[in-house]
Amino acid sequence: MLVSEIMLQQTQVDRVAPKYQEFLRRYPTIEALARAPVQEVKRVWYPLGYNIRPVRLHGIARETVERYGGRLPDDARTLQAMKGIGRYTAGAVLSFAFHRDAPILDTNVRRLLHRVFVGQGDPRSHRGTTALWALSEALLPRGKGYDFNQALMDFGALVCTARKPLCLLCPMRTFCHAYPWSGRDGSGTGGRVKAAPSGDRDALVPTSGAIRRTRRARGGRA
DNA sequence: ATCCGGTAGA
DNA sequence: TCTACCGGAT
Repeated sequence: MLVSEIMLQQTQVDRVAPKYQEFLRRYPTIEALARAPVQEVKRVWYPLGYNIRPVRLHGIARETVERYGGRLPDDARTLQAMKGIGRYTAGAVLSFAFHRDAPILDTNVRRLLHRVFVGQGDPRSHRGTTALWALSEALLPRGKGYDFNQALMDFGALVCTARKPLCLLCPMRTFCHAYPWSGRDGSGTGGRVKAAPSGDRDALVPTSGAIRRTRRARGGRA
């Protein structure tokens, strides 16, 4: 039941992983989750934050059982109509649970695409968001939504990190619009991203930083 | 003490 | 377009 995974995507994996296990052990099926008391679900959820999420997740489980025969809808509109599922989560469900070619855009992917293909401006402005969603969709190789999106997220989490991106390990270094020596921002800031009002500047050079968090919690199954 | 983040609702 | 939500990491 990828529903759990869905909801755990705005919290760091390190923190989610153990709870994810516990959650699936306790609610092996969407039916099990649906018939559980919402209060209990909230308790099991703790101490992951945003405690409206378990309530919504429970609601999604119930709706799925009642209206869709216990099978999560594989349609973006239907998915997004459910409280707790936004555009990103819908895309994640479609690509990761149903292996469909649906675009995703979370902060990791947003940062990655913005750096490589844009390099300036605020990735979180309305314009930026629109453009980056379009990019995410345009780049998606047909038939490879699952792998491509997975790679996008892993790369953003492991290499193109927010604080100290490992540019020296990055194969896109030579044409990345945010890479200082790519000759695109000409600012010669010596190792710093040109402008990033959103605050994702900081050293661009690898600093033996730890490679920790990824979001590998998926095992697949709908 | 500050920053970070999908979604919903205002 | 902006904010509340909730904990952990920095």
